Amino acid sequence: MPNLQLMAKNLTSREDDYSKWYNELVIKADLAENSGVRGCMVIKPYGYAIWEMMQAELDRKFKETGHQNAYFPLFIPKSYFSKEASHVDGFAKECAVVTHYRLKTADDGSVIVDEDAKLEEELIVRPTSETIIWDTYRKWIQSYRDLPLLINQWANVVRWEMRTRLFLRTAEFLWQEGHTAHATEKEAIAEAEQMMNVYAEFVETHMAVPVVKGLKTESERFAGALETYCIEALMQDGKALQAGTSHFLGQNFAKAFDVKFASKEGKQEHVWATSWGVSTRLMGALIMTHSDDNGLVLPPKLAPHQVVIVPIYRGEEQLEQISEVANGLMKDLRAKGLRVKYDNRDTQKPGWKFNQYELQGVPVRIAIGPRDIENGTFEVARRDTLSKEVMPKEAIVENITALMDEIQNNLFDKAINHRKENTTTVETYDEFKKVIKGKGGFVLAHWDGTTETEDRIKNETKATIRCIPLDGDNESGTCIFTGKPSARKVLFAKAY
RNA sequence: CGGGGUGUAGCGUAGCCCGGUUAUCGCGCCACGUUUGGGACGUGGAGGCCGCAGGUUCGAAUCCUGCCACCCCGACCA
Repeated sequence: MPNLQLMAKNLTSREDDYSKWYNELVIKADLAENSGVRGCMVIKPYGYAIWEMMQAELDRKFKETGHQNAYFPLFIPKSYFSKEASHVDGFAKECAVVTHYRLKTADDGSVIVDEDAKLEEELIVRPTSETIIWDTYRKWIQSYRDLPLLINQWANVVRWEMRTRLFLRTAEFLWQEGHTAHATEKEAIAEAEQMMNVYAEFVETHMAVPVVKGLKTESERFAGALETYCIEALMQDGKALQAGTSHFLGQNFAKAFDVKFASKEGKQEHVWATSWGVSTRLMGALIMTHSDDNGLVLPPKLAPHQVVIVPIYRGEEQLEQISEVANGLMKDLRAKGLRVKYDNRDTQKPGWKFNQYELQGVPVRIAIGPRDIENGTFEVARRDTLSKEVMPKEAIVENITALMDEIQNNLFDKAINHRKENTTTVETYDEFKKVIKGKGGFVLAHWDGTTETEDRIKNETKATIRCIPLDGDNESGTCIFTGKPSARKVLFAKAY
């Protein structure tokens, strides 16, 4: 018998073409699609539901750590934007700019921009909101009593990317950006570190994606930051993906926007700043970490439906009988806080539904047929292992509840193992090139700390320094490229 | 933004070189019936500005020009 699952789903395998597999999966699992607007995607209800699950948990964590949500404008006057020099340098090449505020109908009936309606000052569509926020904070902060100021916003931003991919890099994307102001340098650094830890905790426990926490090198640092903390994940194809960043901005923005406060001693001082963000790119990380050739695999903590119940029946009478059992089970499972869907549609056959929910990554599927009614059982299928088991009804709620944790843990363990197997420590540049070119993955190697060496390695191998890991060994050695002294090994990889 | 490729029904495609009846096939969709433990089957039916705009021609899906979108490979970035 041919492999019905693969044939029917018609999904390119990861081995054949990882990139094509990803693109097809996003479309076929009904997560998102390309729109008529260059580089911009439509996030479809199922994809958005996953993003909402992420948002809900992150938002809860932000509030737990004392942050409040607010909303700042989409448009940023050009003059604000140009106040922080390195910030402009970093974003200038990818900004959308609003120059006019009116359209008119041309003689031939087409709609054109009204050249008379030119803005006196052009508006930048925010690629990030530091400038508009710091211009606002100036008015909010006068005294040390106003500090710390801990604000987050959920928003869309626009970066005019040349080459886009659904979720991984789009011209417009959704994210959250935290912007905080502190009285001391120490406190701001602590905040940036705290938020990196919040991200890492979320990504590991909810997304089941292991991450390396670290510091960015100078060349990879956020435009305008003194230090960028990051979390880096390793995808199945051996490429790294930056999952979140948290920046210590020093007093750069405070100085550029003249944000000062009176200290306890009555002195005027510039405040210390941080900013931190994660985006819909996390969707890409989620997909590329767990999914397989049968489709999406979702960790229970982020699955819009954790359990789907599919009835198998002949005739109206049987459906009623099964529905009674199914509805009872759904109620019991929901009472345990599980997100359960009973798919009693008569328009699709069971086999079709099985495939669909597999493609969409629903962690657990329960099938109920006449045999189960007779025997007092349920057929339980796991998405992560693709295994099936018949369970007695007495133990079903307990078993399913336990399965959620088991699946969540299994996904994380698998990802950890994959990362372990694909993290290589090298001592020489030859070895480095060989690993980067062949096996891929994370490569730990000594580096002399200079941008020149980093650039040369990047040009020769396409690998970049993902981060200087914060955990792990701090053994000194010599740079694989120059032989100069190195304080510790850093993490290299080809990256998304 | 450079190089290459693709655009024909909701999706996947044939036809394009070499212009000429009513644009091919599969999936999906609609109706009816039989079905339902891994993408059911039969019969009937609907659905096309052949990516968009110009041009050449008696005649364009087919030839020419421009534009748009998408995919792959580079440079840039989260």
